Amino acid sequence: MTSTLPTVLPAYGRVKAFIKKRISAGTWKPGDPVPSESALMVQFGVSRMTVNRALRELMGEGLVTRVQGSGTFVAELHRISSTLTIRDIHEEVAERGHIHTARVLLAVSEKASTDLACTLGLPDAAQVFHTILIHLENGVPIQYEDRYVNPAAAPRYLETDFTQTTPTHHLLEQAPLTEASYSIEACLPSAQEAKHLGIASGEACLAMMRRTVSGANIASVARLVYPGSRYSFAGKFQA
Amino acid sequence: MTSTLPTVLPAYGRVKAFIKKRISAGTWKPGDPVPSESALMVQFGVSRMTVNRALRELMGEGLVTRVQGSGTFVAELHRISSTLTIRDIHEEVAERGHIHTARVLLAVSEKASTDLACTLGLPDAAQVFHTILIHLENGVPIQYEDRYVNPAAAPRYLETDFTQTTPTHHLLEQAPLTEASYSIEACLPSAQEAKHLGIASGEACLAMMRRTVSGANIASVARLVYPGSRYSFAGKFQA
DNA sequence: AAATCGTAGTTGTCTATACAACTTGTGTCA
DNA sequence: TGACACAAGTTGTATAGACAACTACGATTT
Repeated sequence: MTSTLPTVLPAYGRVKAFIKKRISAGTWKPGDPVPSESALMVQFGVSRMTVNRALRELMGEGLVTRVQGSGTFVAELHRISSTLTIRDIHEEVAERGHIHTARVLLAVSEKASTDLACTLGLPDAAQVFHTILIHLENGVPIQYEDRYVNPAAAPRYLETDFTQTTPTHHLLEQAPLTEASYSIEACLPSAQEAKHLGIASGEACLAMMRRTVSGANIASVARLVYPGSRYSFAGKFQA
Repeated sequence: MTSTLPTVLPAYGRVKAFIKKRISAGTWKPGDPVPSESALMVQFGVSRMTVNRALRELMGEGLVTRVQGSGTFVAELHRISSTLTIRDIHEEVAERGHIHTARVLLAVSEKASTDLACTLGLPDAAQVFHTILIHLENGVPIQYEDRYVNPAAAPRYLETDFTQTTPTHHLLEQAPLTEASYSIEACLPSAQEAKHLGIASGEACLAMMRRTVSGANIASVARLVYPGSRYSFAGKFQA
């Protein structure tokens, strides 16, 4: 394996690099116009399609904004965006070289409350699957997973052996994901959560609420609780 | 203002829509091959460049992977990625139609501890700027901001009136952002934090550690504490 | 002064073609 | 059997040209 970074950038990459450099150096400030496609075309001796690709990609990266008929401008960089990746916890633990195991506290079909039925887009008092699991990393509890699943999205959900396959994994296989939303907040654990996570009831926790959609169905709603002392979300942004 | 969504998608958009539909419907599963550029070219009666753009953009969106010489394949969707946007708190509050104000608890130049100097990439015991602010939304405290700034990145930092301009805003103007990293965790507030946020010392908080880089300098390190009861991070992912 | 029109400049899209770089399978040769 | 060469198929990049859609601005008209 000798492959490394390309020693010469392709033409569109050179145009991108030129512009990026001036933006990150502050030579061109937010709101400033970027040279037009035809100007860059002449400057770099490339075709307009090549310049166009460079600028289109920079727009995709959020570094410039383009207005048809007007021009290209350095974007207002007043927001730092970065990708937060939510992964299957089994994979995540495995990647750290640790052992992931799970303990099943509950796996039943039950009648949904009005609230829950509404959240899952089901008629009142419909049957839903309900599982509660504890995920452990090297034997230490790191996540309390309380999940409701729409039977229409994964009819065989309860047949799964959750000590072998995570609910996330099963759902991704059964119901192709089309949409997901989440929110992260801080909270104190309930008595049961504290007990099973092996933490004091006064210890702060991260709670993630996650809702996944598959096609026309709302597939699943989950509440994931992490001990604050053992978990954090991290991310990075690069211009 | 009558403009709405375009009634007819451009050609590359039609190709994208065709493929997206099959992926989200599960007709094509992760790992399956997507028709080749030449096949799609014939199917849609468009040029190869148009098909190429469609596939390239789908790759950028993480829906397919492409291997030169081999083909295009439906991506393994086993991770849910979404963009977490970190914004200037003033803007964020203003967008909700609320009033943002700030209270300055500290704004000084001081000698950095060994740890801090190291984090900021400065020699031991160098002078650094240190500010502590409380941000309020409609008069209610929502963020405790404890920030250290590298004087090399923003020499006039302390001259700012922080009741008018947020540190984030000043820094983005002075030091073009090239990189940022953060981590989010849950914790209990310190006595001072609890006091100024007006919460009980046992209430869980979200803490974000943020480190920003500008050019060659590490510009700033901040710890932002939010009351768990008044704040959450939310995001969304869409195929 | 206000409204209208036209034009130059800009971005958005699309085509037909070309060559380079890479992968995969097949067939040949040693 | 194994190593090698080759060819077909695929994606990556780039070009030159074309027309459409839109903006901004100045000139003209009302």
